Amino acid sequence: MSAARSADAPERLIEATRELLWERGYVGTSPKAIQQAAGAGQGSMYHHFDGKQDLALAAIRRSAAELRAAAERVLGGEGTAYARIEAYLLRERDVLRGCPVGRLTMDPEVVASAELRAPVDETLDWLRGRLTGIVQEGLDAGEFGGPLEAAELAATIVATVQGGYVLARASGSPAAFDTAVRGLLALLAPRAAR
Amino acid sequence: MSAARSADAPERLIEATRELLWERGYVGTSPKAIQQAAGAGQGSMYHHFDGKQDLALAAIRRSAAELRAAAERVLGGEGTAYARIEAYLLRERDVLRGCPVGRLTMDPEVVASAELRAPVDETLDWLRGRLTGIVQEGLDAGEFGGPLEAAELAATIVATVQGGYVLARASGSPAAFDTAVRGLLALLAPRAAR
DNA sequence: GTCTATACCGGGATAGAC
DNA sequence: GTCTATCCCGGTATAGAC
Repeated sequence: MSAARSADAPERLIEATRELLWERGYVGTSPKAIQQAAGAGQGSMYHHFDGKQDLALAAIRRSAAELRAAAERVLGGEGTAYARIEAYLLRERDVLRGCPVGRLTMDPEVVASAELRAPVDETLDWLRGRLTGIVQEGLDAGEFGGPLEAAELAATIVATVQGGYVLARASGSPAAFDTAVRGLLALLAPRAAR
Repeated sequence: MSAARSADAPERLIEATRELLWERGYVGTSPKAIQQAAGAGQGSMYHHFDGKQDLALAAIRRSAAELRAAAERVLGGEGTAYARIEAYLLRERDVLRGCPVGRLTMDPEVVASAELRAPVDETLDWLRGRLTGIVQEGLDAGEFGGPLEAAELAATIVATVQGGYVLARASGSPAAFDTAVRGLLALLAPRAAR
């Protein structure tokens, strides 16, 4: 049982929807496009899902879960708080494609729907919370110096990543993302290094 | 001659397009919606503009120019580098609407079109350059301490703002934007304050 | 479960009358 | 300059056959 090509129809439909939502957003993605990408017919899609929104919800939930897992893999690792944050910021990313979850916040119909927005909100909120704990560890250990608020720094870290995608896509090059991240790391760098 | 209600048709069409692009993006905005919002007919729109893309280009250029002017008003002010950056970060914003320019980077058709993407890229690039100069001033004056790169910090500042919009729209509240900005300001704060 | 037919509306644009 | 008519295709969904 391989996972991708020979998967069953619902599975292929969800994966195709994930790709299209990532690339084109919700308003830019049509049921027809999904069906073609999934190699599934009209009838199949509407048999397994209630419609575009229902399918999108399944796809968004899966992307959200995947983002959390990927972040946790890095944030739950070994090392100082700084080291784990650095690992998170420098991890491999498909920068020019943007964040599959964060990009949905710019979609008018996602934001207008409480159901569709919920997993997006919860994911970014979880990430901030997770980072807050790590930053607090670092603060307690005197890694970052200063009178600083863990929750604020966590928000700044998430915002820099999300904004880094914006800069990269505007310029058509991942370099802008990296530059923004390096700036943040320099600001966070243990006092000793400055 | 008032500027808004009684303006001529091209003017009303551009303004309506600016609003819709801001709110719904390019793929989410139809000629029909523009015409209705502008109170202009089909014929009028296609007489004055070559089509949706041509009109969008005019709208994007105007929004880009407006963003630059608004930023320059704050960045070109008086005070230390830190003070001007703080003023920029804390200036009044329609946070939940997002950035009228930056949001376009998440639109597949804007990014796919060299013409539409150019003004977006140029604007964000100008902003980074403008901030780089100011950060460099601050660095020269010893305001920020440390071995830091002006261009990197400038990118981080712009990214934090753009990402702050993402966090705010995800949570449905401007608070997340403010939190991220406060975190950045704390990191930038003159050494003395820490 | 999946297919095809059908429906209705909207997207995006052109043509020619006024 | 603006209006209305017209065009063709795609979006989103339902119905019923297989």
